[in-house]
Amino acid sequence: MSNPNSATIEDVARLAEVSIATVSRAIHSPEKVAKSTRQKVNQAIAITGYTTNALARNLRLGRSNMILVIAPDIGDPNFSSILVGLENEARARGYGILIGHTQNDAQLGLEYLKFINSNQAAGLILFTGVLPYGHQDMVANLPPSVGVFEPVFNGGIPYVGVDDVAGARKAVDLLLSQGHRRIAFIGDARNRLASRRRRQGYSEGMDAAGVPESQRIILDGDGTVESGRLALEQLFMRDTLPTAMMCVNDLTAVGVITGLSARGYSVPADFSVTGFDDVPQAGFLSPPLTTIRQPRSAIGKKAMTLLFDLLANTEGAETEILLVPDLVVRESVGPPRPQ
Amino acid sequence: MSNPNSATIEDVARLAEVSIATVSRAIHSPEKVAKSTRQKVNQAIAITGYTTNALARNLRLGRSNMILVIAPDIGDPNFSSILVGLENEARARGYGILIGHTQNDAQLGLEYLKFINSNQAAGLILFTGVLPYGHQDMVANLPPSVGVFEPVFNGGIPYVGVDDVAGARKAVDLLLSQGHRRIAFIGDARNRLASRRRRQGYSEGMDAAGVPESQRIILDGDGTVESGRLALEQLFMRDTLPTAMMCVNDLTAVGVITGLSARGYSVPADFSVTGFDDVPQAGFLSPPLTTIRQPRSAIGKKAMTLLFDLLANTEGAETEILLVPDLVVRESVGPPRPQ
DNA sequence: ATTGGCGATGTAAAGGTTTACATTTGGGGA
DNA sequence: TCCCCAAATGTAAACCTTTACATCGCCAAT
Repeated sequence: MSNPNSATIEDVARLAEVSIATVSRAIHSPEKVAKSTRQKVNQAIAITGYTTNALARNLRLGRSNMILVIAPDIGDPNFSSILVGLENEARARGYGILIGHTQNDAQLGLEYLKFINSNQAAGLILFTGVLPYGHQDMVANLPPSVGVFEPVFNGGIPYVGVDDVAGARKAVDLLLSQGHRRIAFIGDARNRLASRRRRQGYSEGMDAAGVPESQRIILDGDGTVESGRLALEQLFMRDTLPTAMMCVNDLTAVGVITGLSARGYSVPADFSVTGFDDVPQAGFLSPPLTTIRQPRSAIGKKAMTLLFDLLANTEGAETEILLVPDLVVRESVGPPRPQ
Repeated sequence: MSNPNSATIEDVARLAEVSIATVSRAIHSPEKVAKSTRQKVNQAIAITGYTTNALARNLRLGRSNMILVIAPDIGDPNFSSILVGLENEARARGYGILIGHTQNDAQLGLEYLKFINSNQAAGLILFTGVLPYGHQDMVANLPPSVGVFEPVFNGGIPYVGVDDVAGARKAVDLLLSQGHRRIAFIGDARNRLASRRRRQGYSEGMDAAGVPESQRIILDGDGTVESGRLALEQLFMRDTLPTAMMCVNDLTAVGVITGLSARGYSVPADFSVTGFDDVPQAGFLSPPLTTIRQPRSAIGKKAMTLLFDLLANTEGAETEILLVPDLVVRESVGPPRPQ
């Protein structure tokens, strides 16, 4: 027993000279017990230092006051900011957060799902786009769940993410407004959905500005710093260079900027660069990166709220909630160098 | 019930035509049941998809399979890397991690301690140097606990941290080896213990190198970027400038570097600067910061291991474990400019 | 003076385990 | 053949709650 001398409801009942049922009622539905008894009970609680045993309570009630959060990498700063939003919302409702770190390992994912099958979690927040395969029975009777960032591939689970199209549109519109026309988009083949949507925002912006297809350049990397550098090399093998690079994410932008400095170019004097995500180091790059900020804490909050909606009534769940991210203007964008 | 159609031990027993006691034994002490029955039971488990209800089990056993982790800021990247270490170690032992985010609010801290009093956590990891005041009874019967980073002020609780003296010594020795003699130390008045220890490392290094007291400069900030800038201003009001600034942490170093660039100086050509912590952006500063890396994941791992030692046998707990951090050489240190 | 009804309280079952203790079974030694 | 013992299994209590149902007392209405 973690708390060997902790009082039980029976101790309280004895001290207050009532039955345990009355004590339970005095705590959870005080309107059902007479004022005088309520006082006696409260006094007894104060004296004994009683706290109700959540294990017993949850067992009896057939539920749990925990939400399981499964993420591939809990060390990722993106993750931790979202965690804050999740946590606040859960605590406000008396729930605790249980975290699982899958390291992209399906076996570990399964291991964590056991917390669910053992009735230790009432709901599930998934940061990973795929539910662990293999134990279909486990997956079959999942509690209310919501995905974060990406829709869950094989779950038919509602999710909360960011409006990539709108975000990308803000970036491309900024570049266009500075006078850029020849803008390259560097995507991420590994993060298909987000990359496709951001590219769509790019295309819509270019369409709206009437930039002909011939002036558009679209490349694909894999979302890493290195792939940004590689994409830049590809660009420099072309006849005509773009005047701005719109990157699918900040890491790619770091690679591009590094590559440009290595070639002796200056950002934004020679080329403008934008990112997406607003990673912690974005403001410390030289130049500080103009990017799209993920509304991380808001996403967490929204996801948890949605989960509790689901917990309350299974029906009527929205299936996709997209939050519009903000543009963060720093110093990596300027007007194109006059030809 | 989160999992409405989940099988109970009784279902398994019925199917295997044994008593529930036998099922329980087949699972948790298989050597006590005949091979043939064991097989029948396993088969029944496979068919029903039974998983033991952890709530009921823990209730009966009077313990929990959760560790509560309380931190002032779970969004802090420092925190999340430690979390990884904690998590790995806990999962390996079949424990889950419950996180609490106090936001430096004692009331919230107390709220989380309730998870303990309600028997939902078997152990406690504290990232905060102070236990919530007020409910002495709660604090009185705390489960096995360990602090991380700082000793817990009012708990007499063992802790795992970093050897600040040794770390600071590595930084000052690097500066000395480059030829610096006039080295300023900028401390943090708000983080007393760490600051004092790092300063001690500084002093020991200077002593060992035979640098007279007269050439040492010691200032105090409050650990923020802004305070680094302020400290720099103070330095520039002096008659003689140092050739290197050793900062109590990376944020202070950022302030110092920013201030130096603003004054038109170059790092490390004009002045060398070191930090401490190795925050995520340290490698992206210009110049990339030479600093001392906190062994975050190792700290988490060690803390959790220590906690399980405590859980196993209350006696013989080490009271302070300090891990020696590594020097990360980047580009903010060079030889002093010849006079 | 009865009776009906209602508010307050008590009794006991149920939730799913684990395990001390009791019982059964089977085999080996006499 | 009988008895004893050990191994295997079963029975039931306990862990701590919550809550349906039963009971009790009391007041108001008849």
